[in-house]
Amino acid sequence: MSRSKPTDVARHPIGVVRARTGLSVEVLRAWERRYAVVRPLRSEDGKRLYSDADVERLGLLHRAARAGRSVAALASLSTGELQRMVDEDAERASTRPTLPGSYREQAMGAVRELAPERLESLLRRALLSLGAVTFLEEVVAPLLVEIGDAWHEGRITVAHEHAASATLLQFLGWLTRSLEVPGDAPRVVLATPRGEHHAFGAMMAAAAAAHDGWHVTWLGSDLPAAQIATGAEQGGARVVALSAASDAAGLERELGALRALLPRHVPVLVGGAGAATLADVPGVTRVRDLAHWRALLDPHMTSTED
Amino acid sequence: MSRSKPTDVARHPIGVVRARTGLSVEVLRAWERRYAVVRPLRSEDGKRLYSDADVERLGLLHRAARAGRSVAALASLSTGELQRMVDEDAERASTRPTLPGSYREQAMGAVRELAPERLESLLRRALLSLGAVTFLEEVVAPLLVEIGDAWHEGRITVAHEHAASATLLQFLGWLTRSLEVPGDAPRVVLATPRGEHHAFGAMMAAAAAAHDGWHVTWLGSDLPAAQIATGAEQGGARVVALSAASDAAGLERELGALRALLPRHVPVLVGGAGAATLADVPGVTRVRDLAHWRALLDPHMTSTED
DNA sequence: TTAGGCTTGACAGTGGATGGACAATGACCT
DNA sequence: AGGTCATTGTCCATCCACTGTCAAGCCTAA
Repeated sequence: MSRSKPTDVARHPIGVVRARTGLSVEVLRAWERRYAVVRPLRSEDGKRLYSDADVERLGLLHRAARAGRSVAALASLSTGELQRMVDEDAERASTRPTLPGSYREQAMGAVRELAPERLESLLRRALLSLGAVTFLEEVVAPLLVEIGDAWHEGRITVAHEHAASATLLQFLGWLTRSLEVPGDAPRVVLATPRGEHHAFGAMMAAAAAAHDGWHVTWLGSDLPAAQIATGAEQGGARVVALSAASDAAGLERELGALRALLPRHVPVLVGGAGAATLADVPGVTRVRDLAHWRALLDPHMTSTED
Repeated sequence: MSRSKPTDVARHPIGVVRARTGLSVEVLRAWERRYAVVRPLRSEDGKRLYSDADVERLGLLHRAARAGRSVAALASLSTGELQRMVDEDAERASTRPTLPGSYREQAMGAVRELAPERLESLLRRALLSLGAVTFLEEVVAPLLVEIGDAWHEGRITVAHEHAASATLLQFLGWLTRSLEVPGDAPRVVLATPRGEHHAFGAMMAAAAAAHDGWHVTWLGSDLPAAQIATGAEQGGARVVALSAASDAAGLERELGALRALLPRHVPVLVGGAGAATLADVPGVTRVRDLAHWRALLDPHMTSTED
């Protein structure tokens, strides 16, 4: 779900609505003309201006229409009713064994029973079935959270945790390599800062970046700022990103040092649970989650550097 | 944003701004002239001097403009509002640049240029990105049609066709094996009937079935009905499916023979271009396409065995 | 002299809007 | 089973405002 409240003031031109909903401009106009599904405001010169609520509604209509429902019949429903209907359709379809939630549960079962081969087989199956993005966002990420919780609450031992870690890391590494991209792809350098040994978040970020067409260089865990800076320079990094699972004491200092060592035009990003509780460090951007990470990488793809 | 020391003093000439934002100098000047989007200082001799804040703002404007917003409407917004808007646009974008169509075109290019390694790399990337179902329906299936057309029209040679066939068949076989399922999964037996050497359709069907949780047994191409029936019996098939690309003469007779040899509770399905022009054979169901295939398999997943 | 910068003006391409038309799909009625 | 009709996504044809790019002419520092 979105964390930013839908502001009524935000008004979007039709091109943005197309990008957000996946509906073509012809369909957007046809639906409005024929069924009056939304009533966007108009700018002074007659261009449509959609509110966030409109966009939300159109997205729901799109999903309902794809689920086989008739647009004409849906037009008179309120957005709330639409939401309910779409949820219901999704519920009905999710009895199949091939959905994210099901994979996650089965994978957690494999973790509890200390069955790494089964875990790997499940991961492979989930990846091929769902595609890399859904796999990472709806299977791997929640699975990591669940493993962490289970461990803290004593429902699994450290042996379970280590076995699952090894399998997951290996799998994510394989995925990243399988997504390798052309040599002229933009480059991102990943590491975890000094004091941070957990590489999960970084490996997930690596796979997501590789999927989006980046060349990924993984420097390693527990690295001092100077080494990260050197690696970034030698690697020709356009972006440097760190993952911090725990809120280690010296994290802010390390980030500050790294920021000072890198050229200004190289963004420094930091993600993970440890980053959430972090004080602001000038010139360092916090990454909330995978979607945010991919959004941050996107614009740099086309910035022509020379 | 931080008000740390370097930003207030740093002043950049327009060339640096172009390099950093990717905007041409003409655009930089036009935006300033028309919308007063920034107000750079001027040197004694009239040259523009941009601050880091200006550069930041221009970069955001660039991204927002590319996301489909009009520069005129953006000019009055604060940099902070711009930042939020750009983040949201990028994060909520539903249509990623890597669409099935683009993969299909690139793959067709690899076929034309007789580059099987590149084709395989593209297929792998498309599969991981899209997930198996979309991959099969939107990339592989259209690609096969396109290759067939190109061959008939003489745009590619038989060598191209064979190289592509080999790569595709191998890849689909790998995908099917990678999706292998538990031993107690329901079983489907696949083959092509006597006279039919093209196994494409069958391999696609195999991958789709494996994805949906079926245990797939591939008997082979060009098999007489008796051998298929034997294989089905020994394999414990709950469903038997054939693929017929060409409308071979004896197809109907073969289907009839197979139908007679199998128990009544085992459905016989036949798909492919050859099946479309086929006369009806009692007890044999025609499969239109992949979606139809998956729909037909679904109810048999849970049918009680005996 | 050359290269980069500045200004003004012009121009063509793009995106958006409208209304109408068309073709495929599927439901419904013999 | 076959024909009919409504639904719906897509596609012009035309118009308008916006916007990126280019050209011409001038200026100054290296």
